[in-house]
Amino acid sequence: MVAEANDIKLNKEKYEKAAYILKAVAHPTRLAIIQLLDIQDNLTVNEICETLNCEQSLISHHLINMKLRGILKSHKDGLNVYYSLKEREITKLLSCIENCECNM
Amino acid sequence: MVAEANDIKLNKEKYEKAAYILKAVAHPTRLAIIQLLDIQDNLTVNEICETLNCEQSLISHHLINMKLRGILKSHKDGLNVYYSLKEREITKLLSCIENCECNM
DNA sequence: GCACTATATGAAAACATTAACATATATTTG
DNA sequence: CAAATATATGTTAATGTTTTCATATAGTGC
Repeated sequence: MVAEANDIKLNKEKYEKAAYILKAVAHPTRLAIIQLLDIQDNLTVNEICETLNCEQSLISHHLINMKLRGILKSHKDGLNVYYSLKEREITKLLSCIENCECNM
Repeated sequence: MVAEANDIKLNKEKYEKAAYILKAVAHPTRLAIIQLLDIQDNLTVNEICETLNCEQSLISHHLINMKLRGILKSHKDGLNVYYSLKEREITKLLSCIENCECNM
């Protein structure tokens, strides 16, 4: 076994963190939210709900989840809360998957 | 709303497929398997178990799962089954996540 | 064919995520 | 301050994933 392969198990924490972020992205609705915010930054919860045709509290849960994981950020203005991508890098995951010839 | 944003909901199937692949990757052990096979192609189930210090049947479930989703391929030689990456592209997901400043 | 090894399979238990619903909170406006 | 609106929160039910364990299958060498 090469030296590098031995190190794999030592990176346990690294894989746990990466899986934690990937899990936040690995959901159709959350992927749609990410793509939507990539096209049009700074949308309110309602705008996202309407565009994705999805219930408010469900979208809210998804948004808060992604914010917690550092993928999104938000700011409040009056009644509205505007969400946007905190990590634009994250959109590359989608293109990466699209370039992939696995069972898509 | 810009035209593109309207298309988002039409891509439902695209997001479902992408999420399906991302889910297969979003697990610490499966990430470790992918990285291991990136470093050292064509490993037996046992070699993977030993390197990752993980039970045989659990690794087998993970491998079969990833094979099913087109991420891995395998060939049998005698008693051994050798697994390798079918989609090297998939390793880019990890580097993508690593470049990301989200809560890793 | 028997013992051995490597891998796969199946089912159940343990655990985690998602969706749905009801309701709370905060802000604005009249 | 009451009504209306936007968003968040909490709880539960439904669903899905992961782990474990027991066992099956398939190949090798005697």
